[in-house]
Amino acid sequence: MTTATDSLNSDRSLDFIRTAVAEDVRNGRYGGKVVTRFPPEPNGYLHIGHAKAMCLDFGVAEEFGGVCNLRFDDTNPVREEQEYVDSICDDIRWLGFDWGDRKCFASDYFHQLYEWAVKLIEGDLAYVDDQSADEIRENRGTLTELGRDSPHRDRSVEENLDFFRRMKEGEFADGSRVLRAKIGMSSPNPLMRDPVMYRIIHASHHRTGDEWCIYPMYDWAHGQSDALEEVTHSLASLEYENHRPMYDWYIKKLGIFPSRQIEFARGNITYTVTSKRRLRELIEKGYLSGWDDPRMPTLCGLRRRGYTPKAIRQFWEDVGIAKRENNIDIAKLESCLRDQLNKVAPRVMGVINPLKVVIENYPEGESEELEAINNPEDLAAGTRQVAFSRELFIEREDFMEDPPKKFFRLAPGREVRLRYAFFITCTEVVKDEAGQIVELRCTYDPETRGGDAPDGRKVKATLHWVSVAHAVVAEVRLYDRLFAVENPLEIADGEDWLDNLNSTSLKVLPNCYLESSLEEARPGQRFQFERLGYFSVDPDSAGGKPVFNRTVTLRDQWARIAGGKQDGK
RNA sequence: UGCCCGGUCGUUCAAUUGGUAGGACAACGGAUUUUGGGUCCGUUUAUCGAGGUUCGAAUCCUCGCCGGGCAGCCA
Repeated sequence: MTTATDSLNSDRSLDFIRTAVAEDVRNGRYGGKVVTRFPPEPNGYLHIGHAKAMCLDFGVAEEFGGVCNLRFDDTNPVREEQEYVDSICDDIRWLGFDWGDRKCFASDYFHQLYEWAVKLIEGDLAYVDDQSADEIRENRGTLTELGRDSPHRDRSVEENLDFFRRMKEGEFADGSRVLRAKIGMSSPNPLMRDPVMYRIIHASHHRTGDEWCIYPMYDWAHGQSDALEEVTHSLASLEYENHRPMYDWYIKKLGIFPSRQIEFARGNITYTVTSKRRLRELIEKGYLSGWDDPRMPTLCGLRRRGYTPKAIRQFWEDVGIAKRENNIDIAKLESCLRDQLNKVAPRVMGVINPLKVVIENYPEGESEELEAINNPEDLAAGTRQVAFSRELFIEREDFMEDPPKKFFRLAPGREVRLRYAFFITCTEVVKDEAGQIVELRCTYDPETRGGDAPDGRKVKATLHWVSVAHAVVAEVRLYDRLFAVENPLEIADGEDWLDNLNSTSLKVLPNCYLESSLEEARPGQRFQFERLGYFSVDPDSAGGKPVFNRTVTLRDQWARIAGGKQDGK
């Protein structure tokens, strides 16, 4: 029996793509089967935008009991490399998707593609064009003028067959000839004006080596690859909408498996750019350290930053699928991240901007262990011991000599709680000659051990702290949004998009003090530094000194009250 | 002045296919709290415009307006 809430929960409406797929399944189109594909080009690293496509491609397949093929569109040997194939596989696995034994390559289909091209030629549906690239462009027409026929358009089938064979044999120079589909030069859609199917490129391919010197265009390879793999639903981004009539033309003329392409809008995110060209520029000009710089929107960058695969998938699931242009608030991504990290990240104390505190009534040379909860959101995570002693570090921002009304952390004469430890009261502020605060003298109340006062008195703040003698020294890298504006590519005349970079997207703090339990932290591990944010251990932590990357801050109401501009708005 | 696609809270996605415009994020208030975290409760804000069809329109029709894509031998 279903209750009202059950049906409410299960009634989450399907997006337009899942609706279409569900309908096809119900109507028995493709015999009720669902096969999708994720088709990256191995010429760069995957980024968060690709994750959206993966969530869709793999997600739809799984939800409808089908499969999703991983297919590399490796039709351009001059841009593609094996290295990218490997990194792409790593990133997909990291995100948690599985292509089983269906790792496919468009290059696997080069022979079949060649045969199909011959078949089109034989049917007088394709021809070899001797025009130069410039001439072809010239004759293609414009958005408002129709194209003109190539002078070679009416070659005989025999001549076309002969030229095409000789193209393949390597008789002709790069760019001297192409094979074109004979669709018609007067279509209002310029993509349909006798599209190029093959071009001559004397270059070795990362998989087929020097076997070929003619390579299929993406538009000629992609739909046919779908057909060969019997992909039922080929989910593409909006810019391929105008290509669909061409794909359908090939399917019809060849009489092959009729995959159905459905287009959706890619997801843009505020304060970020995902174009490979721009990302490469950031690296080449030295703004970023590489493709896995923790500020990169690449999956390897996000991974190094400390993002979890689950958070990324949750994000795209929440955002949904539609066809309109969009620019998703990066705060949504951060919200998904915090939501997950909050549940799984062990809590720990670390002081990143230290201010020394001396507990005057605590005996010198002594220390004790206090019990701390590892994760209040998950009591099964247990507890740990933290060392307390006479000399401590607290966060410099947690003390104000002359506090405003809403500041309820430590101040002269004020009592606060040290988390899991004691109440302390500030008795004296020690300054250097320059007037800088260098140390606080405090007293503690031994009765408040653990953090509660037997007499029931309250404090307004709880501070994190680290015992000086027991601290682990670490480097902490504070990352923030890469760009200072929502739309980095939106620039006024004379401005450069690089001017939109956030100049404080990285602050390195070489000497931070962390509780001793962090001594054994391993690269990739994630923690919540209480009251500061989520941090993960960077692979640079090799040399004995741990390095932590700030993944994301905690939500911070005080920053807002204090007029902090931490979110750039 | 070509063709294709799209326009719903600040953002993003919904609306049982013509029947009270809803969720999430953001923002703002309150409660609780040994993280100014978290949790809970509440509040504010939207159908691009003009006509038409209809008892009734975000949804259908017409005409506008605005945004995006397309003139690589890139994908």
